[in-house]
Amino acid sequence: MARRADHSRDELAKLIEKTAQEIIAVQGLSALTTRKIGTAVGYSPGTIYNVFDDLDGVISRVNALTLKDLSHALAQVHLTGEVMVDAHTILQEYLSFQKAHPKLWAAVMLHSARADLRVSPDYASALDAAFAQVEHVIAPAFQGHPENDVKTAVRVLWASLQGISSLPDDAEMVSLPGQSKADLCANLVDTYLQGVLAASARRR
Amino acid sequence: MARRADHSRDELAKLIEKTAQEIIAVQGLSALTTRKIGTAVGYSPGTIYNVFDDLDGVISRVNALTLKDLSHALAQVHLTGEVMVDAHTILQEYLSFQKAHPKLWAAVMLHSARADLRVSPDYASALDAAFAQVEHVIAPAFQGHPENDVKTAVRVLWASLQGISSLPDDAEMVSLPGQSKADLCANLVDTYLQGVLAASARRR
DNA sequence: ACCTGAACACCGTTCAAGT
DNA sequence: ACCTGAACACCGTTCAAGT
Repeated sequence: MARRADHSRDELAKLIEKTAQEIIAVQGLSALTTRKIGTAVGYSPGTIYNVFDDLDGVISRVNALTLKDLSHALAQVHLTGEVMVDAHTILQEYLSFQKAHPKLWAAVMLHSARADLRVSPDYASALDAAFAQVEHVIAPAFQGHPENDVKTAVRVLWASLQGISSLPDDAEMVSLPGQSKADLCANLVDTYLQGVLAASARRR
Repeated sequence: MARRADHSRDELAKLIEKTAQEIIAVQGLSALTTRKIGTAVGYSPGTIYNVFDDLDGVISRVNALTLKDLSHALAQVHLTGEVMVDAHTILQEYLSFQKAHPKLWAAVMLHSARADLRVSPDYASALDAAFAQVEHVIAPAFQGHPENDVKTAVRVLWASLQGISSLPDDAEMVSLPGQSKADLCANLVDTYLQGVLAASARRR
């Protein structure tokens, strides 16, 4: 059998991506299998390997899409120019994106923790776009700092927020009564930026 | 077959733990299978289920051991009473433990990110012990702060360091020239604690 | 050129059967 | 009571064979 060409190569790629995204969003990354994708798109599992290198390639692609969505969401926030206020605003946007797409986001976090997963060009550029948003917001706090400090800070905060966000919701760790992961994230951003501002003050 | 009792239940548990630890340490968590453990300990895979609930139970146990080892290592550091110095010292100890046992540590990090994994009592107590070490070190920075602030800070820093540490070594993210993950960790701890100290100063 | 579906080499987990 | 090993219900990936 073969040569159905119900779909062009590109159509098929998009179909697989969309299907994989839905499976991850609803059932989680661990439920994503080539057989399940195959059934859902109406092709045999083998066909996926015609369009993607392997399952990890599909996952990479879905994560790139998720990251791009986040980046767009972050670009929408209204900024005041007051660093602490704006940092808070963009953090809230980040947290509500996570809350809206918990399983897609969990897949992204697992991705950044796995050395063996390829970083596709569009994954990298989506990440850069997200970094640029944050950099723009917190840059005012870095007046008088060496040029690279703000870039370093974005990366430190980004990875740190991943660490806090990936805690289980009911974690023993977070169990100080009445404290949510969102509180810990806010504490991190606040205290870190206060540290940056303190360093600026000392320079003057 | 059956009723060999070459080992008591406890001996068998220890044997399985030790074997699983070695497999994870050398080949990584994803290489740990019940069949492989079975072969290594000289029992059938089914026997593991006589001693542990399932493979996740074995993983939990190995992670508890790893956490206990870290906690012991942290307890060995020499403290000066100078917060910024001591925080730096204990961070270095944490980082060198990670470097010494990268795959065991990666398994612990994956554990804290997975909501579905059981937290055994000895895992929880090992984590508490590690937290207590860090709390003791950074407590002096929290003079005049509400009582819970230092506990919150330990948890924020812990999760944040997990986030940074779990970045792949060659990550795009960290690729600011000449910057290692250790540098990002140091930046986090320094800046965060400066933020805490700035808040203390403002209170006076 | 594209697609299938069987095959290969695995998994975790269960459980009847044996001692 | 303890242990085995076959069985069940899965995996990702490859590839000869078909159109």
